[in-house]
Amino acid sequence: MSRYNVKETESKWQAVWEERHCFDVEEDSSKEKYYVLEMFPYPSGRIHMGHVRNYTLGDLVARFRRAQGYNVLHPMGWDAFGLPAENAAKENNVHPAKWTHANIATMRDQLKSMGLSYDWRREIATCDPDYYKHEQKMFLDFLDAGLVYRKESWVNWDPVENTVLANEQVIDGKGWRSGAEVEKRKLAQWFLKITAYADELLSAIEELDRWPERVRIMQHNWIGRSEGAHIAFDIIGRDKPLDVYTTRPDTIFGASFMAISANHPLAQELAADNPELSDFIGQCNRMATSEAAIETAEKLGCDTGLKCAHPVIEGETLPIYVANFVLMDYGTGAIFGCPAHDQRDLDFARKYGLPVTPVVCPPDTDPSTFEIGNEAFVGDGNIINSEFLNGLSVPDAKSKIIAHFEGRGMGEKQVNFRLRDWGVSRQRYWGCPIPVVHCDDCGIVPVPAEDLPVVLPEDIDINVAGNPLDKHPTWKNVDCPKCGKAARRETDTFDTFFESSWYFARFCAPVENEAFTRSAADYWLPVDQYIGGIEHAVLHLLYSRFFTRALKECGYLDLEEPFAGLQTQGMICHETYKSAAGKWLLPTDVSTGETGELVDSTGAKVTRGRSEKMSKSKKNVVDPEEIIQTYGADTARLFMLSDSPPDRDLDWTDSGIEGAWRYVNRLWRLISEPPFAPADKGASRPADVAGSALDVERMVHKTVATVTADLERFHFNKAVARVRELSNAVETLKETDPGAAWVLRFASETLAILAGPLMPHLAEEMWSALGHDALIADTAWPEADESMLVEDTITVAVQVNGKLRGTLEIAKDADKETVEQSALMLDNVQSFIAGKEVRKVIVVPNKIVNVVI
RNA sequence: GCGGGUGUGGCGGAAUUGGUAGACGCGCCGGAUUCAAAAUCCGGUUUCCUCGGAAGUGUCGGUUCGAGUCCGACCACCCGCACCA
Repeated sequence: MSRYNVKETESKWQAVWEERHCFDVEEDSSKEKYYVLEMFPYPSGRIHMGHVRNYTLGDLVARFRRAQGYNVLHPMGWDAFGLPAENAAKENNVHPAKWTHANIATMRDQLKSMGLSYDWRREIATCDPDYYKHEQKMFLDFLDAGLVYRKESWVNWDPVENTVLANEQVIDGKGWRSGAEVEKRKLAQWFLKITAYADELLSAIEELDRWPERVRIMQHNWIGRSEGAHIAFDIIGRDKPLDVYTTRPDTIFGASFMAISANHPLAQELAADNPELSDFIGQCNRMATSEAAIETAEKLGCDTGLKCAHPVIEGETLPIYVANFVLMDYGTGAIFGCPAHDQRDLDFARKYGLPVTPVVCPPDTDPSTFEIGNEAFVGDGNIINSEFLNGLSVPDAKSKIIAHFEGRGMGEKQVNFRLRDWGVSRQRYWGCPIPVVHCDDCGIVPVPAEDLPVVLPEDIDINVAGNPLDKHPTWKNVDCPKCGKAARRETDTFDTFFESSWYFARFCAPVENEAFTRSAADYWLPVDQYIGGIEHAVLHLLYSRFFTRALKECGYLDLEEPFAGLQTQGMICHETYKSAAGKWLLPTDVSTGETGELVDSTGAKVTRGRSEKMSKSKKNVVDPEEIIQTYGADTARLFMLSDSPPDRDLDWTDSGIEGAWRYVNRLWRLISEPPFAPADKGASRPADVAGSALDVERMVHKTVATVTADLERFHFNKAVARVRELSNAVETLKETDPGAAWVLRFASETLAILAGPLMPHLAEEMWSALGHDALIADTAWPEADESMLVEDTITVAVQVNGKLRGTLEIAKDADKETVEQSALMLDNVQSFIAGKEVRKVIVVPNKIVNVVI
């Protein structure tokens, strides 16, 4: 029995594809284009299973669309700037650039061993000055277009390392390396005006009909358009009012306090001569900056002693607190608290003994007995305890109270967005330098276009406290481009989302002097199918959508939406293992002992944990390279595509990969050792095809039709199942049935073509073994013969009172009476209806008969 | 906390518009082949059962001739929350 020589075969076909430049593409206006893009990887060192899944999905689409006759662009590159390179630099004393390039080299080899159909000529690395110089130019153009501004913003500050920490570097409020209590600090930073496009980014979601609904909902919620009111509250004893944004002006009669952010200018001002308040603000500034941390922290406040006049209740006042749950970045950084109808306000009021007055009464509830317990009522209802608003619904009350305030000049209707402007400044070395100069006389001066790129210095000490660029002895010293006096470079670098916001355009034409050529971008964009992780559902995708619009405004492109189709993929999971000592163990260190239980290399018992997302920290990882070495890329691909649909999590199991491996061999055997001799290549269909041969021939057509539909709809697991069914059926072919030899060849060739996008190396090998000189990669996708799909008899289910009691083989489209009569004649049906009155018979043509008694 | 998602045999998952629940695979059981094993092939495999059936798609309730699918309430787990990418 010949076993499939996977290593030899796979490298052979990879070499052939490369020699023949199969996947190099150019613009060709005579062909319909199709741009397939997988989210490019961060070069972290080695590829992981998530990459294998992502790139398998993309490669399948690319090869499938190519076979369908599209001009397919399928590129690959590296999202090469980022924090891990700096961490590696500190830990291993290796330069971030060197580390990154070494990783790219390793990962490129690994990807090539997967046989992916990329046009490698278009490869890019974002840390390359040839890449980032273009985005420096874009930034300057955005600056000209008024899409960039500078403002103070809060960051996590590690007082020991003198550096800004990412949220992931803050653990329980402490710096991950220093262990020092993290503070918030204000820094002047660069922002992109994504909010200028808030309305458009929101409304255009409607048209993204090939995006997953959940991603659209997430983006919708992220932008968070709300309609509410801006209200000015008079502060007693002060001239300047306190401005508040609220989405619930209807609850104004239930207000019992005011709350402002610790970062609100008023709080800052009052803290100057109020030590207690100053302490409290300090405490707020030690809280983590993430929204999750703020929302889940205990609601705390500090009374400022100031009071506002209640805007609608004469003579009543509202105490002003500084509170830790009020965000300076949302609305005006100040709220009025209505505890009865907002959970956070209620928690706060209960803690500080503030009044809780319900002003919205739930439907069908008696207002006189309605009380608020520990849960705020946030639903619709009738307004109560609110003078001129009483009896109105929530929406009606909103309109009326806004009109009331507008009439008195105290407030107005306002639309607000949750979306904040995009802060792009990072105090890090391994990123794209922001191309501006700070001059004492001229202020901020853009670096002239002809002086770009501003290149990162190579001689850098990554171990200094603070921003390495800022601490570099010479790099930042530069003459002001405007006045020529000594000035300083901006030492912040871009957020790495900056690079990934336009790389899809760069792939269209990675030329020297431009970000991309306009004609290439016009031809290839938008990306027809984008594929990547759900974790990018909001930020990366939203930034790219914004960036595309900004590029359009600056004349780079004529496009709003970069990604016409989006497919998100689930995570790869694996069982976890723990030793008796409670340490995580690699799957490769765990085996089954003699008694059938799991043991480690020393024979000690191992505890099996549930399947979780593969992660280095839990060691539940399987190295793709080992899998590809052992079983080959096709087997790894097949496993990735079988069973789980792309958007669901996938459990990696040894038995699963073994099963895929068995199928690869089985399919190969079907060709290399056919059950009997197939007809000659190119033989025409004999007139007489019957018995098992006819059944299989029909099935080939049916499989082509369903697999094509499944691949178009990303139902890859179903496509694999259909292909398996066909190969199972081929094994039932009887040599003696008329036309069997011809059907065997027809089915074998079709299997090879259908396997093309799934297992490309094996498909080529099958095709070659079937006597073909051309490549599967250059072979057109088959079309099913409609006439072969029509069945003449149908199985109809027969139910009595909704329970299955039998089935009926009957001519397709038989008339209702015939079907009904035949169904009632069934023995089992007869026995169930015996002695009872048939009240009704429901006949659904070609589907079901339900007898109701 | 807010937002999003998922839940079907021992396991991963199938099931156009409400119409035969469990396709395909994994695992397991039995058999063939083999000196033996591996590999391979064939058959079986939701559960219970008095072998006629009965129950069954996270839980509870509803709509319907008929619900995995539609509606309401709930439970569990997972993901995101703006400096990880």
